[in-house]
Amino acid sequence: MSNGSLFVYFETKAILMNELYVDLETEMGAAAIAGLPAESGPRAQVLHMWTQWLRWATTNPEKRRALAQLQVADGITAGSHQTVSQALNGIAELLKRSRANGPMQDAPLGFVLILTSAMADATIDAMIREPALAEAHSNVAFDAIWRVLAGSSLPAAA
Amino acid sequence: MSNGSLFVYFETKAILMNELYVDLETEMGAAAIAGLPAESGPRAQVLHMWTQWLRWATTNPEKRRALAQLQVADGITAGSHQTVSQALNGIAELLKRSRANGPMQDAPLGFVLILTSAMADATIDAMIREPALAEAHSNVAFDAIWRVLAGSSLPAAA
Amino acid sequence: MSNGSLFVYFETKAILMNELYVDLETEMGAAAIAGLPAESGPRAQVLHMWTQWLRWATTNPEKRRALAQLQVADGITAGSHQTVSQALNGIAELLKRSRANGPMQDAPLGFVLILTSAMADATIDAMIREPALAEAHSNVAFDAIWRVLAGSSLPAAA
Amino acid sequence: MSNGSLFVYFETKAILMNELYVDLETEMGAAAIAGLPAESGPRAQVLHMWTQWLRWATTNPEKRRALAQLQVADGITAGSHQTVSQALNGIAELLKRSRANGPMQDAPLGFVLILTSAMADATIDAMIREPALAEAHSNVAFDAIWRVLAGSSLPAAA
DNA sequence: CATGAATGAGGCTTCATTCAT
DNA sequence: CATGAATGAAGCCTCATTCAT
Repeated sequence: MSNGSLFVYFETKAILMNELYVDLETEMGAAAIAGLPAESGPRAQVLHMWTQWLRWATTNPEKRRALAQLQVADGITAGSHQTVSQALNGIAELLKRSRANGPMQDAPLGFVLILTSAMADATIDAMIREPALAEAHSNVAFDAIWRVLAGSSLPAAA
Repeated sequence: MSNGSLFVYFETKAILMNELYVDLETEMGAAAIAGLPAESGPRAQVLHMWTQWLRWATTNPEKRRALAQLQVADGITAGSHQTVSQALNGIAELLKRSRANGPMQDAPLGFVLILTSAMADATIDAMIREPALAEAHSNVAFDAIWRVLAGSSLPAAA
Repeated sequence: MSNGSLFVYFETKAILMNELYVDLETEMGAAAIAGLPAESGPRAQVLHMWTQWLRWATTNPEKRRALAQLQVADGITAGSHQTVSQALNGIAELLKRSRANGPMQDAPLGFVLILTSAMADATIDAMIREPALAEAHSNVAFDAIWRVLAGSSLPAAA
Repeated sequence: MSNGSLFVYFETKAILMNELYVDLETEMGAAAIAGLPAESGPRAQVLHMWTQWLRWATTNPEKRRALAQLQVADGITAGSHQTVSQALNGIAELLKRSRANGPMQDAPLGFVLILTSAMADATIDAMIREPALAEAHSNVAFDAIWRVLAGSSLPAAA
């Protein structure tokens, strides 16, 4: 793809960055909830999502790195952040079911999503940095996230 | 400070960025544990740290923004990340005491620190973005962090 | 007219510009002498031409502006300037009759045309820039041109 | 002078062009009236100016060419045109003395300057294009300008 | 022949770095 | 050691031209 061709599709570098940001987050959000086992309980669903999320991130390390930088980049507009949060609606819905009756039941759902995403991102970074500990990190983080959402690490009968 | 003078102290922009990153994290880490009430229990201490941490971040929004970008910047070396994690040793020690006997007692301490920092950063961003909800976010996030560390939101006798 | 179609008719931007230049000057030259009152004296004819010239210019401000730039543009060839001067032959003939026995009777006709055109162009610019003074400028300039050609502002019996 | 250095002095290409335009016109205007014979009559002074003007233009063909294009360039502001007309005040004053009692005595002085400049520019172009006729063109044009200003080609006693 | 997406050379501008003072 | 003007490589963007449809 030639240099000049970029500007056929994106008027500006800022526009390109914003669209890329939205697209990557959307892709990631879709990957995370693809094939969610509808009949399972929330914890199993979150575990499924967690697995998919990590798979997408480790399978697409460049996209992940771009996302990490775009999230804090200067040219990203509030509107794009807004759009992204809508694109992650599938994840948000799952979090909503998962926190029901839990300690986060009254928190703004958007904020729950933010906290969860932050934990996921940090975990992925750590997994990439220390591949030998990747699985351990993944397990530790999943339990932590579940405690954040549901208040207990115990699988089901909590 | 003049343009040219920078290069008297920093051979390279990359070097400057790495030193800045380490310095800012160090400053933030020191601010977080300044005046830790030695005789209190872990939860009170973590709450103290949490408060200081947020205070530093909201008092120094530009430093915070710089940090957010430096954490994912391209030129930051593994060595700098290493140095930073040592500079946050005070926080790490507190987290170590806090997780004792908790669900994270066997996780690598560095990873616990990473998870906690990620939650703090995300919370600070949210607080800055939605000032009206700042205090609510802060409370929700502190409880979440405590659940991550100690497994329960309940203050002490968990 | 689409981007790509231009190159069906004009091999090159330079060629396009040269043809445009010639066409615009030709159009302007034709407009200037359209309906010249054959039976009138030279002064009345020049006045007629002057009026038409100004009308064309003020009616077609974009063409005028393009012409002003094409006249001094880098890619315009000597041949195009040559062609233009032939295209303005009608004006030149009128100027020839007007200067008969006047102070310019021995000057190269092409140069007389150039001087006259320059005065016209400058006048039109001024009229566009100061619409309130447009008519005054027009009158002043016509008298000046007539003095250049015939040596006196007095209508006929000079 | 290096590419990048331009932007130390001129924030923008448009700014550069405007300043260049003003500077070149100012230089030309100063050259035109340098050493004006104070005790001579207006016609001799205008002739002096005419000679200087042509000398500057033929001595600095690149500056002249630049000026011709800058005068009609898109980025030149009304303010710059204003500044230029003030920079040509010396010429304007001479024209004012020259037209006293002549047919242009009631015309706006600025417009007289514009007409005169246009004739000068056109003459210079012609002189450059046809070097063999340069002197003839110069003489013809000077007489024409004097007729425009004073109403007669005759030296003094008109 | 008409179209408009694609191209890449070139234009304007920024910025990390150097260097004379 | 401090300064800020100078540099040129690189960044963003435009535009004349090509070409597949």
